[in-house]
Amino acid sequence: MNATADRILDAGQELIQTGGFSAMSFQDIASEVGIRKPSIIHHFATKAELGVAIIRRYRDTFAAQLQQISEDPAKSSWDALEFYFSPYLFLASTPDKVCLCGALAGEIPVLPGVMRVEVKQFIEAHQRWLEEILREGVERGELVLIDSPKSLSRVIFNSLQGSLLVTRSTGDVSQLKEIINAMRKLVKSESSIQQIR
Amino acid sequence: MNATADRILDAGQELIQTGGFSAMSFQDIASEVGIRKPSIIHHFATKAELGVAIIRRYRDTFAAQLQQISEDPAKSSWDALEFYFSPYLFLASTPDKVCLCGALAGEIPVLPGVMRVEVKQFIEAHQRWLEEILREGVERGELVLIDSPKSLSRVIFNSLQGSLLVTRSTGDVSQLKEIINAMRKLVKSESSIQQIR
DNA sequence: GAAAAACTACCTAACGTTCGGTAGTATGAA
DNA sequence: TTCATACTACCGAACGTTAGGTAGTTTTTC
Repeated sequence: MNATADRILDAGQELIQTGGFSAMSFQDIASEVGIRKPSIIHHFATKAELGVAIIRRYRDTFAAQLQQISEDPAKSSWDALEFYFSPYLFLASTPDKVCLCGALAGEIPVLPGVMRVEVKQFIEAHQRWLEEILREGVERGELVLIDSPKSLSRVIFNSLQGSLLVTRSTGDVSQLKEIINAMRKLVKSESSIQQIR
Repeated sequence: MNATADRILDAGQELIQTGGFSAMSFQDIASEVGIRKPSIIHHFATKAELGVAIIRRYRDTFAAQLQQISEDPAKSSWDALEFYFSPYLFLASTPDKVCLCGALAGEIPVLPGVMRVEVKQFIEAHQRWLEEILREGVERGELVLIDSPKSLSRVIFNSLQGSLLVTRSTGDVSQLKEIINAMRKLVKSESSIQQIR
């Protein structure tokens, strides 16, 4: 049994992932949770504060998982990348949800400043993690990159985010799957391997 | 001197590109254009109708330019791709604008149905055009693709859209430039060329 | 003078937020 | 052990504001 605050965060997050922050209302959340609108204010004083709490929880959950797989010596760089792809594939399997921060990125200029900072940190953390995975993969000889780790980490992250949005807009899940396949080729290019051997 | 209807479309488009459709209001547009709110209704009966008109104009303008360069025999496939990149680079040079349909894609489930259709058609038209350019480029021997034209057209479009959003969120314009460089490599891979020769 | 375009005035609904207050529970001193 | 205090959780009602949209009238244009 979740506490009310958690259920407010759950409902709010889902609403942002489907319709964005502007379209998320306290009334929608209250109806979903089964409480009255002002009761939300008891837990989160303002809409901006609620927004920050939602992003921060999302970011922390993700960060914990990423750190876990980074520190597992049994997992290869390839495993880590595949692990990173999985939540995107899950989101694409839902009819109307995208990444929380992908949705928020579409309305950055109208977000409260405190929320903009959180979104930026989410993006930078993911790109840093990807860059580190790629760098280690090259050092260990597990990956052969078509570009620099920094460049490729950005290509991967931005492509995945864009694909989620396009996939939902077109209803064509294969879009994301094709992107992921393309990303696999970029970190383990067959032609590059042939050149090296 | 533009007609009022055009200036309404201009203001509306800019507001969507910065803050999304939910955050765009008739009042904002009226203030920008310098007329009263109900005067907008005289030109566009509903917000949904205005939204459709904005997307359709955006799409038509784009489509005309793409068709023009497609039919110009002096332009190579490479030229066409570089031409396609240019508006993205322009958008990234502005502090707070992204592609109209990239912004709308973030709030697809809360958009009026008629607008969802327009966004979908925009995406599919662009991907079709890119796919055709890539296909022709291969046939003419101008391009050497790392993947199928269909797959690559999607990678390019989705990556560009995602990069615009991320670039604006982080304030780091180099993100888009790096993506475009990476895309150039995917359609003219040096290693692939060496293999063929 | 007719048609198009813009106006003022107003509507209902919804927004985030504030207020005053009610239960129920936990704490602490006499 | 009892009684006052304080706290958490929630509520109904209302705040001021803004939303999209309507009705009727005046201004502008051809």
